[in-house]
Amino acid sequence: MPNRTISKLAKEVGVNVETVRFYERKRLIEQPAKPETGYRHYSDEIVNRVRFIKRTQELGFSLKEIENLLKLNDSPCSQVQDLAEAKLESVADKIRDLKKLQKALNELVGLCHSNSDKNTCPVIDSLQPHFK
Amino acid sequence: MPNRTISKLAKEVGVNVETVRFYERKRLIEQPAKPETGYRHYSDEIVNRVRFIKRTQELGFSLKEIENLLKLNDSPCSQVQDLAEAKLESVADKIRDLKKLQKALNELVGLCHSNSDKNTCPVIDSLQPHFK
DNA sequence: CTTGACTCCGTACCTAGGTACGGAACTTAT
DNA sequence: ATAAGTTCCGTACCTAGGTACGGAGTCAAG
Repeated sequence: MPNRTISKLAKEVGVNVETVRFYERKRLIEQPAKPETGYRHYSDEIVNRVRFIKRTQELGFSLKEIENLLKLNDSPCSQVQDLAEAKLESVADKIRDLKKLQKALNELVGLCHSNSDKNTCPVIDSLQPHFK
Repeated sequence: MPNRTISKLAKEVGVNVETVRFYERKRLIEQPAKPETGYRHYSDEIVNRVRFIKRTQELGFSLKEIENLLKLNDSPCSQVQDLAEAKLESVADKIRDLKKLQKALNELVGLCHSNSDKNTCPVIDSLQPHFK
């Protein structure tokens, strides 16, 4: 009984109605056929898709990348493997970058802890040399 | 002898001249006073600032956040720590999520291998449950 | 002292990812 | 059955982070 209109969908996944429409325009989700009479309604599948998009976006993928991930669905396994493996690589890259960031931030905090002069914290100076 | 005009600066730090001007407009760096005659020239300090901006941007900070970091220079360590620690938390979150995605993608590839139906490969379905 | 390269400055334009608006059609509550 | 609330749809607008353009001034080489 998916009597789920666009605003119900939006509320359910926590996005703006306009965002849903934006995704439809971008063809990230398919716009449900309009019934002879009344409003469109949205399936569970679309709920999942939108959730997937938001989720994956948080993970640092652009909408364009997400579009490709989504295209993997419904395509032959051989193609899926290639793309999935490319994706895996970029995921690994991202993890590596974030770990670097973690380290840099930790060092920054560390500098703060060992700073005898509690009144000034030369962020630029301290960050700069590490990055040569 | 800083006879460093804007294009020298840009080349030195590897950004577009227009980007430098953009940062000036955004007041992320101070525009050097214009000499009575001739072109502006840019100090080492500005070189450092621009480097800092690019570097910190790579670490996932927005220009607005960087502006705050820059303002924090010369301010108590405690404030710097807060910012850095907040960022650390969100970084840790992201790493955790990406690892989940990694796992999901790996499983996906695994599914492909053992898929008897070579024609479809349900990415979203397989990815979704992991994110509940 | 002219030519070519660079600066200065304002303004326009670009991509990404949305958000807002407004009128017409449709639905729901009263 | 009428008012209030939604949907539909196109189009306009918004922020972030730049990039490009064009005319006028300046500088450096020949």
